[in-house]
Amino acid sequence: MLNLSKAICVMARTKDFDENEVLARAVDLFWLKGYNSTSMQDLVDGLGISRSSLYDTYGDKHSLFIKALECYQSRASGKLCQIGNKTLPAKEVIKELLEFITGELLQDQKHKGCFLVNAEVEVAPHDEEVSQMICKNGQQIEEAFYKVIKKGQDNDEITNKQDASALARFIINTVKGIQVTAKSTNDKAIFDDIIKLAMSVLD
Amino acid sequence: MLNLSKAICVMARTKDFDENEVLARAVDLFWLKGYNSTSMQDLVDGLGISRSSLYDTYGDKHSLFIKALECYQSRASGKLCQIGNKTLPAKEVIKELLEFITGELLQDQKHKGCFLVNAEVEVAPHDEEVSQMICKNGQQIEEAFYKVIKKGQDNDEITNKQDASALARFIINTVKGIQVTAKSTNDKAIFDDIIKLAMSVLD
DNA sequence: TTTATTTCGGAATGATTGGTCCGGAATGAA
DNA sequence: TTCATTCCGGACCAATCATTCCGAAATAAA
Repeated sequence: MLNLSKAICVMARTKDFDENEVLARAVDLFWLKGYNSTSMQDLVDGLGISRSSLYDTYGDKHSLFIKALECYQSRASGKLCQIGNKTLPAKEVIKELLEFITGELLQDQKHKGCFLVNAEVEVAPHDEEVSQMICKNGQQIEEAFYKVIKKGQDNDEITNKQDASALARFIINTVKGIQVTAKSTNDKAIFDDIIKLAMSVLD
Repeated sequence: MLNLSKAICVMARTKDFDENEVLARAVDLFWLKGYNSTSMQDLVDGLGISRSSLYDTYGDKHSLFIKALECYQSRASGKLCQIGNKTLPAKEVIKELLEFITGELLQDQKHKGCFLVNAEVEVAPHDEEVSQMICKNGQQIEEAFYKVIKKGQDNDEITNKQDASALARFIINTVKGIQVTAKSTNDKAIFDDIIKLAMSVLD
């Protein structure tokens, strides 16, 4: 209704803020503290817009969380695709991905981990919408890893003794583990050990 | 102060409930909904004791959470030791552990995952006490896996090409990944793939 | 400039939060 | 039975929660 009149009729006052810029800030807040312990007051303070602008623009807390998760997701998969599309041997691509991810995790003093993993643990089991987002995202990531691995197998860069989709699932699982472990440690040696051994499965 | 007088002087009315039994129920509640979205009211309702009994016996919410986490931890490590102490080839022990853990995860319709992992993700980054519990527990588990693996290496059941502590870290990381993945799926095939490949690192 | 419309700051909402308190019931020791 | 002590149901508290609402300011089209 409102959107209809908005589209047909005149535009009045314009927003004082950039919608995406503020959403990016919401990502950071939810990412840092999670869904339940980020209050609307935290958001009002952190986003720099008023309560009513917040509700007018993004709907209620839950719908803002969904938007933030979507924003993070597309940002993250963008970065991963960037590495995935490099013209490198498949094994190098996987290794670079793992090292990129752990590098980012270790760099973060706040131990935010991965927003998607955090959401998967904290909210997915009680929230059908989030759960489905996570699942869909998981399938996309599995597909992306599968392609890289399959190509590697065709070029004999990666072992053909194992199923490509099993290898994809295994690598993704390793990443998830790393993202949890990073929540309470920043000992690089641990991650180096894990990556080295996970990579050995591809041989 | 209170404990002192309690020890020296007479005992009066006894508690109407079993302290450990109620604590076990608290574990289930926190395990299911996490710290932040389990309210004291939820606990009062779920534990079946009154608000004042709750505070008298376990202190405030945070201290009850710590006690619940400790309870879960000792229960879990008990079960793991039970398997770890079996007189089986080391590789079989690891495999049985992985299968036991995934079996329990898959059996749980509520997708509670692992309480320790949930806490590591949800609370550890903002809670020094929980963070240290998680770290200490992680070291103990690493030590336990290390021993099993080391023994396996000495018997040539497990590859000597890799460092035993690296292998321990790797296996634990795989378990953590599985515990996250189980939060939003119960497709056994995924876990079978992961376990098979993780086990292959020990060859 | 007028007018219709939107934005937005901040007050106000009722519900829920974690935590305290009181008074009667229960209970072990004397 | 008395008495000192503890237990516990439930009322109560201030603070915080997510959300709504109102009126003034802003703005694009007429």
